[in-house]
Amino acid sequence: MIRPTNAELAILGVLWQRGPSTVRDVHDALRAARREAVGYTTILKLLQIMTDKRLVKRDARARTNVYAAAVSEATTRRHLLSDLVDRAFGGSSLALVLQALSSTRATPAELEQIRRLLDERKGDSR
Amino acid sequence: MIRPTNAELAILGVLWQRGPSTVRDVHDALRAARREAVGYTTILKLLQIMTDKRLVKRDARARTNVYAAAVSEATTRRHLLSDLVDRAFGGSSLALVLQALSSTRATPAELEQIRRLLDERKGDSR
DNA sequence: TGACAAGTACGAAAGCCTTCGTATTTTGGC
DNA sequence: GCCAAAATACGAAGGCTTTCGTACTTGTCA
Repeated sequence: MIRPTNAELAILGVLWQRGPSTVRDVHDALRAARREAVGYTTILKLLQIMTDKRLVKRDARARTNVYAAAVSEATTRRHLLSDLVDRAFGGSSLALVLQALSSTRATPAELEQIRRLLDERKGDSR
Repeated sequence: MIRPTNAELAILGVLWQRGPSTVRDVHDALRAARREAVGYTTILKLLQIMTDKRLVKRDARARTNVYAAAVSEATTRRHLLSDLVDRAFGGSSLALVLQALSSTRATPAELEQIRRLLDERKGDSR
């Protein structure tokens, strides 16, 4: 099961965006993006834990290790979404979609984008 | 911020479905619905904690207290959803909706339901 | 009225997440 | 070859969630 915690998601976010990165890369990226930064060794520790959990892969050939996401963004999002569906929407994806749609701020262009996706899926029960 | 934990959500689920309930009611309902049950005092403790957090309201007039959800299902779902949007979808509700739509198993009738909702919101940027 | 059943209160333990400090290792340059 | 700088390893603390045992309270009814 792929269900990264909050801090793990933040790190994965960096890896998805930057590609394979060192601890320092991740640390710097997060410091740039956040109000208050977290210690260098915190990032290191998290990456070690994430390596154990197989959320990232570590390339230790060089002295300075390079970490890469081992799970894709899309897959992770899918898992988190399905987890939420189970926990809070009685297992109904439809309920989640409807709720999301009705409380989201969408521009006409975005609504159109959704409509196109619906069209593609017309009559397809995948 | 309304962000019930897992166990809390399970209890809220019972309260939303049954209405105001005693500890025993909740305990029985969960035992019926679950593979393996949790102790009576666990439910009691959780309800006490949830009372502190203002997730439920306690009516202590009778000897046997009656608990009622203090947050609505829709509101809770909205909060959880927006939390997930922030944590995993870069703040984009649209991304979440698209992801949910593309990985959900929807029947044509359900797709139609979504389409109707879209029609209602046409040109409305709420 | 007194004992028992049912309810409530509360402390504590186990497990996870996040954080960091400290110790150890490595390496590049002088 | 040696040292300082940078990196890694590791333990541990604090906080939160979930669980439960035990102690205390209260009402009922024989």
